[in-house]
Amino acid sequence: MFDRLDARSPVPLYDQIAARLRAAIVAGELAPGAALPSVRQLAARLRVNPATVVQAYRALEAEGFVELRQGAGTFVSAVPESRRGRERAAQARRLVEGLLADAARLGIGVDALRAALDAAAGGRR
Amino acid sequence: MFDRLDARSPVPLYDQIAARLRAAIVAGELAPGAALPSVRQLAARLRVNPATVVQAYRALEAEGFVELRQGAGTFVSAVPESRRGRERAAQARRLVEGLLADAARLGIGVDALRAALDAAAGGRR
DNA sequence: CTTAGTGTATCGGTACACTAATACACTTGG
DNA sequence: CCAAGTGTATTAGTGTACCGATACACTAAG
Repeated sequence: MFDRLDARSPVPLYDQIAARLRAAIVAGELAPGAALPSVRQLAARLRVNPATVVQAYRALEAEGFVELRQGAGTFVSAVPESRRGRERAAQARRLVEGLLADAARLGIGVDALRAALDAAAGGRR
Repeated sequence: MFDRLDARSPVPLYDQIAARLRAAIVAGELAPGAALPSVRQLAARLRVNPATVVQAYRALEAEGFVELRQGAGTFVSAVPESRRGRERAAQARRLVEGLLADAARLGIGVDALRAALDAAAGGRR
């Protein structure tokens, strides 16, 4: 899961790290209660500063995915599926609102966006 | 059309300027061939640096909406409706691709996005 | 030709995000 | 109790976007 990061990507390192972990948690690969690698361990493996890993962990904490316990480690949180669903819906709404704002500045309507989404979504669900 | 800019907005000044002009052009308020205010004129009116207006004009130029002629002025481009339609579709595609990338990092699927889009679009077309 | 007006080009200051470095405080197992 | 391992907190360095200032090059009207 932690092969390599792309240092030249415009996506920040901490964001890349968070994205991988989030995906793993959402997919159930990391069960609630499971311990994540320690900040230093993961930092060493990814050739990155520990503070960067911390930033990723903090982001996941703010989203309710993990819990950081000083002196102990970082662990996957147990989140009720209902709450998780609401969270996802809220995040999706935020994303879409941003999209609509950008589109409005470009003079692009909702219909065009829907068409583009259908086209881009293609095979995916 | 050029009453005031919001200096405290997270949206850059040049982007606010470009958005207004783009909207005016798309709406047909500025016909092809029409001259935009000169860089200095608009800058003075908006209490902004000329370079900031230039940045807005350049953005519009990159999108094919206007043409900058040194020594002469800046003019609205005549773009065939077919090409404009393709441009908008391309822009919509770029926006949606960005959205999908963001959503993927958050573990959000296309279906949730579509639902959010439908909800947010509500009254709009 | 001259000149006033246009866009062009480059540089500097500022603010902010990102990453790293380093010292600190807590927890746990022996 | 204490040592090793964990997260915490603060600070500094780096890059980049944004905006302004200023000097330059071109165009067109008189």
